[in-house]
Amino acid sequence: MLDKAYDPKPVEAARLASWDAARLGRSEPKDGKDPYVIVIPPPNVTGALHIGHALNNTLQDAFIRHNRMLGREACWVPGTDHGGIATQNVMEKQLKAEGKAKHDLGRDAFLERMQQWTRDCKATILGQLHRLGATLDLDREAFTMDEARGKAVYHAFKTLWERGLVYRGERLVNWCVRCGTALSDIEVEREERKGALYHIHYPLEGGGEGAVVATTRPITMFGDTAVAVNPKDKRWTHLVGKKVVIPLIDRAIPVVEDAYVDFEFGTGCLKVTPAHDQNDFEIGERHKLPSIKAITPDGKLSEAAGPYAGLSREKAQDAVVPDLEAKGYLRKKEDHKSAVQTCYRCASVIEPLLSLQWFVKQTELAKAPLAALDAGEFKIYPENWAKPYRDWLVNIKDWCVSRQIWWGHRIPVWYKDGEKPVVAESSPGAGWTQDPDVLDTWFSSALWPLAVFGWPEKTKDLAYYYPTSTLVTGYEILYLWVARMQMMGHAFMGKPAFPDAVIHGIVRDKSGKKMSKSLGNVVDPLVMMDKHGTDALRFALMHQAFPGKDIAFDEQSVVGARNFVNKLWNSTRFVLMNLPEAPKAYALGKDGLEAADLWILSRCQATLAKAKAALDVYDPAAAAGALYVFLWDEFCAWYIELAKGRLTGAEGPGKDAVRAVLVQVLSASLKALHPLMPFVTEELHAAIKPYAGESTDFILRGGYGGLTGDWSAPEIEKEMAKVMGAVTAIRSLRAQLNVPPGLKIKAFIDGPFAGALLGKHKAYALLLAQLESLEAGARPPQSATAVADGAAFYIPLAGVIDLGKERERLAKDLAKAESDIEKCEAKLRNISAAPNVPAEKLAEAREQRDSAAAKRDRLKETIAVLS
RNA sequence: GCCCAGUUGGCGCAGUGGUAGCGCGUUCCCUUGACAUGGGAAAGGUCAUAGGUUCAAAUCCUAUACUGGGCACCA
Repeated sequence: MLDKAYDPKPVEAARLASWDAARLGRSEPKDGKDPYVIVIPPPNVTGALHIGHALNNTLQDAFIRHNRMLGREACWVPGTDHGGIATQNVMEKQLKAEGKAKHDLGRDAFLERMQQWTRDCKATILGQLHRLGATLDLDREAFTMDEARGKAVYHAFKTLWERGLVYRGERLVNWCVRCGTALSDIEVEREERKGALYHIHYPLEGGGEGAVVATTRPITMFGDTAVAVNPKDKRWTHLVGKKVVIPLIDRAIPVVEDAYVDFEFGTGCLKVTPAHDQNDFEIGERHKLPSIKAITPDGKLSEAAGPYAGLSREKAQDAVVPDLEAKGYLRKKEDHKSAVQTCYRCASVIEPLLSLQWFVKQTELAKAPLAALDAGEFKIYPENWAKPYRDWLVNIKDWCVSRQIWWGHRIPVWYKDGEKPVVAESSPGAGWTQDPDVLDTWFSSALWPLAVFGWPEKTKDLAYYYPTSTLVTGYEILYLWVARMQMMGHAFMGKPAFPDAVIHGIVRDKSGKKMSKSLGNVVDPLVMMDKHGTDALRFALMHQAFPGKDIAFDEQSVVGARNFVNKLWNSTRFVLMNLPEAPKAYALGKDGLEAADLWILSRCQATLAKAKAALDVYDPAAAAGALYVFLWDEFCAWYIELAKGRLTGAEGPGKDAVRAVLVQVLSASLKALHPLMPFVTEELHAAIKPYAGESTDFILRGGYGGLTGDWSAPEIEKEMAKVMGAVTAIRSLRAQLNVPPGLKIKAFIDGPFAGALLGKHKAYALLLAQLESLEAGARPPQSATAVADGAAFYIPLAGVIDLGKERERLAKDLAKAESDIEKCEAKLRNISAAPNVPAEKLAEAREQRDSAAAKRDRLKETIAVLS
C-alpha cells in the first residue's frame, strides 16, 4: 500500500539508482533506427547550475524521453564548456580573495589551478544534472578543452586558414580593460547612461579663435589627429586646411572636411580619434591620418596624454575637465545621454582600441546557413527569432577570435624571427614560439555538435548522429552560439548542425526581474528539489514554458506542481486499493462499459494525442496543461467519483470493466506524463503495470503504448457534459441553500433530459449530487429549483427555504439566461443572414438558442409558481 | 531610428473568427473510507485605446499608447 502522501526523496533516490544501473541514457548507433540527438549547451565551469539551467535541461530531457518513447535512438550528449573569460574571471576573483594575482602564479601554475577547479566544477554540474533526472549518455561526456575537442579546434582553425578565411590584422576592436582582452562585437552590451557633452575650444595654431568640438569623452582628445567638419557647413569653412591646437598638450592637428560629420549635432565640429572610435578610424583612413593611442590596454592614459599619462580613465576625466575649465577651454557642458558599451562578462566600460588580432571572415561562412534557413532546412521555434537570426547573418562582420587571456585553446600559430607565421596543429619545431593568445571560447563551442562525435575523424558516431536533431537554448546566445554552430556545421560537414533550434525564455523572479546575485533574488534549483521534489520543479517549469516566453518564477508554482504530483500519487493509490492484491491484467474491452467509461476513454485518447502533438512541436506547456486538466479535473474529480458506485458494489464483469478503465487510463496517462515528471510516473507505473498487463522494466523502454482501440466518442462527451452540468446545478443549489454537503436529499426532475437522468445516468446523479432519491415530477410546493441544460431539478425543503431568497436567486439565473439567449439569437440572426455559413454552423447555433430558451422558460415557469 | 513580441479578472498566464478560461489569491461550506498537498460552491474581466475588415473580432488589418526584447546609432 502506498503512503498517504508522496515523499519524493526515497522515490527519487531509488529510481535514479535503477536508471543508472540500467544505463538508460546510453546510446549507440543502431542500423535501421532513426537517431534523435541533442547536444547539451555545455554549461560554463564557473560554478553550480542555476534555475535557468534547470529549465534548459528539463526541456531537453523531456524531448529526449519523448523521442526515446517514440522508438527513436535517443542520444543526449553531456558536457561542459571551459568558458574562457568568464571562468578565468572566477579564478581571478578567488586569487584576489587570497591576496594574489594571476601573474604571481605564472601561466603554467595558473592553468594548473584552473584544471583543478574545472574538475571540481564538472563534478558539481554533472551531479546536479543527474539529480534532475537527465537521461544523458554519460559515456559521451565531453569538455570543450579536452584532448579530442582540442584537436577539432586546431583542425578547424587550420582548415579555415587554408581556405583563406582566417587573417591577422590591426583593427579597432572592443577592448575590456578589466579583463585585459579583446572581445568580439557580440560580446559587447550597450546601455544608455547619463553623461555630459563637453564643448571644448581648440584654438587656431598661432592663437585666435579656432574650432569648438563637442565630445562626451574629453580624455580621448590626447589621441586626436584631426578635427573634421562637414563640407557643407559654412560656419567652419574658414578653418578647413588650417591647424588647431589640442588644449593642455598643445599639439597641432589639421581641420579636414568629411561628409560623415553631422552639423546638427553639437557644434558641427568633430574631434577625430582614429585609435579609439570606429567612425573616427574610418575618417582617419579616408584622410590618411595617423593614429595615436591615448589609452593603453590596461585602461590608463598613454604618454600621448603628457602630464596626465598613467592616470586611469576615471581619474584622468576628473583632472582634465577642471583643467580645461580653469584655462577657459571648456565653453559649455550639457547633459547628454549616450550609449555606453560594456563587457558582457564584467560589465566594465569597453574601450575601442587599435590592436593586432586574429579574425575569421564571416560573410562567406554565413551564406550556407542563410540558404538553409530560407530553404526551411533549419527552423527556429518559436519562429519569431528567425528574422533576427537572419538579419544578423546578413549584416555579419568579421569575428575577432583572439583573446588576451590564459584560459583557453592557444592559437595554433607559431612565430620565428625572419619567418612567416605558421598555422599548424602542432609546433613546427625548435625555435618557434606559439602565439600567446587563446581563442574565443565560442570558437570551440561552435564546433560542439561535430566535436562531440569525434570530428575531424570520420567516426561511425559522426556518420550516425550528425546532424543532430534539436538544439535547446536561450535567446541570449542565438548569435553567439547557435548561428556559429550552423556556420561551422555547414563549413565542415556541408549540412546544418541541427534542423531545429528551440529558443526558450529566461527564468525571472516572480515580479519579472532578472535574477542576479546582487539583487539577491536567485532561486537555487536544488533547494526547490529538496523542498518540493524534482518532479514538482520540473513540472512547474514545463507548465509555464510557453515557447519563447520568459517565466516569472514563483515558488508557489512549485507547490502547485507538488500538489499535482500528490494528486497523481493518491489517485493511483485509490486505484490500487480497488484492485485485488494478486496482480491480474485488466484489458480494455467493450463489454460492461457505461457512459462514464466511454467518456473518460474518449477524453483520455484526445488528451494523449494533444500531449504528443505538443511535444512534437516543442511546446511542453501545452502538453503539461492538457495532462494536468485531464488528470485532475476529468479523471480524478469526475471519473473516479463516478466509478466509486460500481467499485463499492459486488464483484462481477461490471466491476472488472471499471477496473480495466481505471488501470488503462492511468497507465497511459502516467506514461504520457513521464517526459515531464519522470520519477513519480515511473514509481506509480511500476505499481500498476501488472494490472495493465505490461512487463517492461522502464517506461522509457516500453514507450507510450496509449490506449488500445479507438475510443473517440463525441456524442458521449456531449451527453456526459449534460450529466455533469446537472450535478453541478444541484450542488450549486445546495450550497446556496446551505444544505450540509453530507446530507442526502430528495429531488424531482423535469425536462427533456430527465429520462436519461432517471434511467442510465441515475446512479451518477445520486452519487455525485448526494441525493437520497431522484424521481420524475413537477415542482412540489415549498421547493427550490435548479435549472440545467435539458432538465430542471426541484428540491423540496418544506419549511426550510426562504421564498423571497429563492425568488431572488431565480431572478438572477433568469437574467443570465436572458442575456445568453440574446447572444445566441444575435448569432443566429447573423448566421442566417450571411450567405456563406455552413449548414452545420447554423444547426449548431439553433441548438444553442433552443437550449437556452428552454432553460429560460423553465425558470419563468418556476418563478410564476413561486409568486 | 528600424524591427519583433506583449498588453485578457488582485497576481502570473492560456486561448486565435462563432455566447471569455486556467493556476495562485479572495469569500462561504465541508475533515463522507484516494488525497485538507483535499472536496464543493461563489465573487471577480465590456480581453490597452481608436478606427477598419466580417453576418460575427480577445482572435484578422491599420494607427496610437505603454512594457519588454533584438539590431543599428551623432561624436
